Amino acid sequence: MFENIARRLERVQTHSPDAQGRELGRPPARPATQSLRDLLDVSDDFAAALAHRLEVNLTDLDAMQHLIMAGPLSPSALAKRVGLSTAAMTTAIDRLEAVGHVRRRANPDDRRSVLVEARPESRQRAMGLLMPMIGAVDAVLDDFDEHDQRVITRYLSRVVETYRGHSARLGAPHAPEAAGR
Amino acid sequence: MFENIARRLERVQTHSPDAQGRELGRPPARPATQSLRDLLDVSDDFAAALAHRLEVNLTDLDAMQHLIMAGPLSPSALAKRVGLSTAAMTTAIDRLEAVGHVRRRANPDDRRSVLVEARPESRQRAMGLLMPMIGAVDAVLDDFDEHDQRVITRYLSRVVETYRGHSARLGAPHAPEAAGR
DNA sequence: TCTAGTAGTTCGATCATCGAACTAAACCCG
DNA sequence: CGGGTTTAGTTCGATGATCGAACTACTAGA
Repeated sequence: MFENIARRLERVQTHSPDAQGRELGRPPARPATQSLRDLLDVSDDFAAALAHRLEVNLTDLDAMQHLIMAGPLSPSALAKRVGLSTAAMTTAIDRLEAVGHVRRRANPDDRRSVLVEARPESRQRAMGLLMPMIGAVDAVLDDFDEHDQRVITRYLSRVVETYRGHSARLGAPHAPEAAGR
Repeated sequence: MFENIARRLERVQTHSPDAQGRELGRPPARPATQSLRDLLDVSDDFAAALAHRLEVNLTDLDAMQHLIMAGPLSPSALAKRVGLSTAAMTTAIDRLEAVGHVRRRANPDDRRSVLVEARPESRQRAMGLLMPMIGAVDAVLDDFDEHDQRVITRYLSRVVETYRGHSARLGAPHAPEAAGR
C-alpha cells in the first residue's frame, strides 16, 4: 500500500525550483506566498509519512485523527467529517479495526447506532508521533513577540477567508445553503 | 466522479468547532496555529472545487498544474513530480487527452520519448480560474508593511522547515540521500 | 555491432470508493 | 398502542485509480 512512498519523497527532493512560470508571464509570487505553497506540499508529505508509520492509508489516518481529537463518534458522524459515504466509512472502519487502531462499541442510547473509538494504545502511538510536530509548529510562534503573532494570525485568517471565498466562487455545486449554523 | 462534492462541502459547514480535544489534555493551539490547520483544510476544498470545474480528478489536476507551470514535460518527468508510477501516469495522460486538456507530441531529440503539453485553451481556462485566487492570496500581503511581511515570511519558512524536519524524522523509508541539489 | 539501459505503454490484479438495496431500530401521530 | 416513515449501519455489485511486471521501441556505451 505504500510502495509509492519512495516516489513521493524523491519528488520532494528532485523537484527542481523550476522557472516558476516566469517565462509564461505569471507574476512572480512574493516569498511569503511561495512559502505558503511549500507549506501545502510539505504538509501532504508529512501526512503520508505519518500514515506510513501507522500502517494505514491517508483516508484512514484522517478518520483516526478525528477520532483522536473528538473522541468516540458514530460511523455516520465520522463519514461526514472525513467526507466519505457511509458505505466507504464502514469499510474504512473495518480496515482500522483489522489493524487494531479502533474498536466498535454499541451505542447505549440507540441500538441502531455504533460508536467508534480509537484504541488507547493507537491513540497514544499516534499522539506520540503527532504531538512533537504540533508542538514544534506551535512553538515557532515563541520566537515572535505579541505584535508579530497578531500579524501572523491576521495574515493567515485573511488567507483562509480568501480561499473560502474563491472555493465558493468556483463551485459549491450543491451547497446546501448552510442550514443551521 | 464528483458525486461526493456535496458531502465535502457540507463537511466544511457542519464541522462544528468541537472541543478541540481540550478534554483530552491536548494543549489548546494558539490562533495562528489553528488558522494554519484551517488553511490546510480549505486549500483541499479549493483544489476539489477547481478539479470539479475543470472536469478532472485531483490527480489529473495536479498533473495539469505542473504542465502549466513548467511547460511541456515527458510522462516520466511528470510522473516523478506528481508522485505516480509511470504506468498510472500513462492512464492519467490518457484521461487528460480524452477531455482535451493536453496533447502528446513526439520529442524531437529522443524518439523513445514523448512530450506532454497543456492545450492553450485549457491552460487559459485553468489560469482564468486559478489566477484570481493566486492574486488574491498574494494581495493579502498588501495590507502589511515591509516589516510585517518579513515577519510573515520568516514564520512560514520556519513552519515549512519544521514540517520537513518532522517528515524526515517520521519516515523517509528509502530516502535516496538527496543525490544532486 | 552487440549489449545494457531507458521511455513509454499494456496487462492483470488490487484497493478505495460509490449508489442502491437491505435490516434493524427508533420515532411519529392518529 | 401500532401502523408507516425515517435513520443508522452494513452488504453488494460496479467503477475508477493505482500498482508492479512484462513488453516494445529506441538510445548509448564498450
